[in-house]
Amino acid sequence: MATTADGCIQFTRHAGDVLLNFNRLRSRNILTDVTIQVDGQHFHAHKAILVACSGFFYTVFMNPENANLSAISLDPKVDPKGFSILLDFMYTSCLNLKDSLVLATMNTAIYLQMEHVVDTCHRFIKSRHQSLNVQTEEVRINSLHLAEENPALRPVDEKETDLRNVRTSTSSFVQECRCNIPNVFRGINTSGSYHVYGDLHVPAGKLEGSHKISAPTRGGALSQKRCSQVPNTNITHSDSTTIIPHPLPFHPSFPTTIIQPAGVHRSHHGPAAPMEEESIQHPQTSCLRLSPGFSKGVICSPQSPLRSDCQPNSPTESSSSRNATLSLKHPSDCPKDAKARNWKKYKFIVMNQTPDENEKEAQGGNADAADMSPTLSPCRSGGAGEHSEVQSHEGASEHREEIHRRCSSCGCDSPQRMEMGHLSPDSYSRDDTTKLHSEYSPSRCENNTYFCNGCDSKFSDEDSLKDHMVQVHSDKPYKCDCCQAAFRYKGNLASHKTVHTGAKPYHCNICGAQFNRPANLKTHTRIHSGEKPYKCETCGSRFVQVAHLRAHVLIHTGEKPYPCEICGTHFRHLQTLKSHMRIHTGEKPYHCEKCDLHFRHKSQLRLHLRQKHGAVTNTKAQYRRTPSNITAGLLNSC
DNA sequence: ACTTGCCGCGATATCTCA
DNA sequence: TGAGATATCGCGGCAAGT
Repeated sequence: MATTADGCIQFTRHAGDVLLNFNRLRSRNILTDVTIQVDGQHFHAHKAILVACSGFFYTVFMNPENANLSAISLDPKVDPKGFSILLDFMYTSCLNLKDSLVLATMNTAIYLQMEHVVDTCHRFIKSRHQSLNVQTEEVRINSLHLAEENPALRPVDEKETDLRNVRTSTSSFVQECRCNIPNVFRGINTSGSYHVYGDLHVPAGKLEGSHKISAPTRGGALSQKRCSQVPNTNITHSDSTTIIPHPLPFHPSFPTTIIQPAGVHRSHHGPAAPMEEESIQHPQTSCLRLSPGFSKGVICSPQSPLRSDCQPNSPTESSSSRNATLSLKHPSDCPKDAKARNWKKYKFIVMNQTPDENEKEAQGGNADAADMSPTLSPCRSGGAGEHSEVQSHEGASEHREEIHRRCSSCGCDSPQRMEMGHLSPDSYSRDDTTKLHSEYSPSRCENNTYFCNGCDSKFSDEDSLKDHMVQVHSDKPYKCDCCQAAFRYKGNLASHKTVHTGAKPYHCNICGAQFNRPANLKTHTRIHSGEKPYKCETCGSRFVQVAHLRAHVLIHTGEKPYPCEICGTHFRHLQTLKSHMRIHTGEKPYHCEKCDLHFRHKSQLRLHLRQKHGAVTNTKAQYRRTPSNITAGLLNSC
């Protein structure tokens, strides 16, 4: 924390933690409100983040007519890997540049109007000692390609025709783009240029479908449209001018620079973006507020070292993009390593869920839950979210089909019975056909003949049918041979048998520990193998059991779900609450027999015994469950 | 197979008092 | 102010439910 000159207390980590939380929300697909489709891959994201980081998305989503937009399909030539990297960057401030993907990343950054990233990519290339000329040429070609297929919203044909009229010629547009490419590289270093912020609203009527936007495959339209929509500007559409249009739609953070033949740089401005209305101004920019005649535009001083800060929200540019560190690590490493180093000291609030959990929720025992609640289905693609909500619904659809198929196989194809007798598709347990029939549509009677819906067996009377149902289609099909106790699950029966017998047939080969279930033995063996499959993505801690991870995550979330109803104190662990309650009840269940002292907490007794009686701590395996056992055990060791 | 609940343990933070 | 007492935390482990 730091205190500013005006006395405000500034939480220096707040911004980063907020972003971190957004990333957690994204990874868990919580409150994401748009799906971006890139070459068949789906990415969930928050519009607010996209708008804050990308001129392209700003243009799209700031249009009020696109307020309900829920899906966007980008140009298929946009590299999904590059987009994934940029999306990660938006949420992490870390740009995971790789040699093999730097061009794709840069081109996508150009497409998305993330100029600071373009600049960083450029510096990355230079830092990698590659031939700048070769790279530039290659990028120029690629950029031209993308520029030609401008990431604008696809205009309807007639509009496109109009736009063609605005545009002078294809060749001039190419020329403009060529002029623009090096300017992109110059980025914030464009000497003598003025950076003007404008806004462009793309009519919703140009969208394909009611909730989907496809970027055009043919280029220039948006750039042209931008020009056509900014009539009160200094742009002149002629081949002779050296207009350097951004090949992409307007964004308040991306300048349009007009380099006049004489080398005098003039500013060009469009309508002001809503976020730059009168009362809003970046506190750190050396910007000039234009007179009304400049349409509320804001011009930054070309010499301002904080020029990049004029961009509304550029994560890496919090301290200017020029100073942004090129991170070659995985994005997940970047902020977390630093956090992990001192996470015990600084308990920031972070929502958490590990990929392991995600996978397990998607595949394992939580599969039902995942199926039942598609909206809770996490993003499972390494943070990028390949699986869309649509896919989740498709899964539900598959379930429905499965149910109908099963019903057809057993003869219960009546719509009425489907309504009356079956689980809803979302609550259907896929692996329990018996339950499907026995619990929800057990039988029917037709013409004094009783049918079992489970197997279509016929019975002459109802009692026979009932007996059949109990014997064959009971919802607790697993019965104990000894006591006839019935269980729904096989595991329950196994547990039941070991509790009547006390048998623990599963032995640990290393320590000899015994278990009544193989699953428990399996978990136990992780102790020896060191396997800790559950990782906290916030601090990197790993755990043997997911329950431990869940409990651990509470540290980061700050959650304390166990309140004391007497004093209102909240606790993170139930056990702590129980221990705390003894304060109110006066209970001191832990007794030192040697000195007749009572203690409220076991740790107190242990400490007492160690200090006063020289006790050696016993293993909990020896003294489990009852405080008296603990006391006796400790005393015995004295 | 996965999840939940519970408990044990050591460490540490906080309080109390001489 | 420091030592002891007390309260809380965080992790590990197992049994049993689903």
